Amino acid sequence: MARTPVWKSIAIALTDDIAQGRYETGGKLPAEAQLSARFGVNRHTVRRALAEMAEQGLVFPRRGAGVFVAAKPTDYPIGKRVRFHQNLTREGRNPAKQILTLETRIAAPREANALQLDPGAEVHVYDGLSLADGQPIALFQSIFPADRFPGILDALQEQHSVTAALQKLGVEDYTRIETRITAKLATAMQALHLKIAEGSPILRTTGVNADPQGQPVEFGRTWFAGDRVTLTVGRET
Amino acid sequence: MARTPVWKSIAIALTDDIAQGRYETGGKLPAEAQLSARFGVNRHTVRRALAEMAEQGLVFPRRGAGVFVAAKPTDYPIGKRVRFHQNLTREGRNPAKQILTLETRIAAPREANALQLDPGAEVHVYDGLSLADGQPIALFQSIFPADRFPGILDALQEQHSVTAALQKLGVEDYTRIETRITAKLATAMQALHLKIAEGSPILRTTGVNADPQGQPVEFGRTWFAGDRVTLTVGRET
DNA sequence: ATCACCTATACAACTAGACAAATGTTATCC
DNA sequence: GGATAACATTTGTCTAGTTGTATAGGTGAT
Repeated sequence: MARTPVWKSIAIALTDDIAQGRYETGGKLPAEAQLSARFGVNRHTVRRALAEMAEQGLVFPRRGAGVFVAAKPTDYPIGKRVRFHQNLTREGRNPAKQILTLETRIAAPREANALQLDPGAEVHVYDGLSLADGQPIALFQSIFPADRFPGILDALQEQHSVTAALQKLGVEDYTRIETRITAKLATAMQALHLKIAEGSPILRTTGVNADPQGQPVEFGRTWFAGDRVTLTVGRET
Repeated sequence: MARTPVWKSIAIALTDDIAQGRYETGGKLPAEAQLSARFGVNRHTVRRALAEMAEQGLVFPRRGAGVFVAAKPTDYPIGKRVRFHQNLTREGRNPAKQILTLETRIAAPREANALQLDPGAEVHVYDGLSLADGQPIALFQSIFPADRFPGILDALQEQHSVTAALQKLGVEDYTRIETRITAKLATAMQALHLKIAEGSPILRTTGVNADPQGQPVEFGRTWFAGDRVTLTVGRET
């Protein structure tokens, strides 16, 4: 008889604990040392179990911090109206944005082209991190034409929402012209921000939003943590 | 596999920011707390990165005030007249040279060719280290035809400047015929002298200087610390 | 004999929080 | 207006805890 290894039973026990809600999603599991004491095994044996669970996306470890219970993948609809706050609150999740950098620079050719600007025109750039229930979901970069929205960086600093900032500057509505989606691997920096392993899969989308007159107002790039997000297309609302 | 620690990537990112001019010389970096938010790590991890940069003399912290940028990577113009002292004093930096070795030997074929000497002719060789504000910038090797400048080693020992030494021997002016630039990785010896890590990027330039009559007077090789120097071409003054 | 499984130990890398010390800013008082 | 006090911000230091990685060795089933 092939007995099941100890580490597998531990993984099953912990998985059951999570399923029973004994550990909240997003919450921290007891430290490996404590778990090894609880199960009466070596720390490495517990690690073997946790590694299995991490592979299945059930938990994710953070060096120096602990092992956390992963949340279910977020459904993120991509359509004519892409609104971060709306998308998440509709799913009953708590959205938040975190500013990484705000800067002004000369537009790269690719960016100038997307925004229909002359080469060498200035743009405002908003780098940030999107979170759902406190967990990082995506990195994004929003680029705005500087001459049309001179004060947008201040507006973004006050209220982290792109929609709100644009509204304050006179754009009541905007729609997504086009979205491109490709798969990438996380760079070290991206992995750091998204709290995933370097080389984990990333969903990269680029898109242009335009006002009702068809004038581009934003060129955006987003890097979703592939394990935590599922993009959905074609469920227009 | 020895992955690069997070703090090291942060140090590199910040160093790059400074090199790109996103933080002015003498200006203040964002507070450690803000940087830790931007990079998504603990404050101590940022401190580790800043400590490294401070060690290299790139930034200096002031308790209660902030962390300030000490110096940008040096802009080193490569043109018709390449003068180490001039180049640096013009940027308000304090140049210095350090003699490593002075020797006389038979010219290698490559060197004889550059100086238009017969094979087997003797050359004087000046190996040295260039510093800006006490920080090593580059390793260099200057090679002179021995028969034309018999006393140049003594002249170089008195005043470390190539320009001054040549002037003393009757060359009032000289111009750069040609400069070649390639990228290398630092050997252990170079890393030691330049106080950089082994395997760091090196800018290697070779060039020939000639007197107004077109006669080659010096064949020079220089190894710049890539992190600390930016070569600029085509901004003749 | 080999291999998966497990133990044991040590150190590196990172997080977390708290408090001290220096500095810069603002309010207050006379 | 100028000195002073109070407060907020920022770097420096310390302690403690957690995960990641490497090395070495033991045990039992096939």
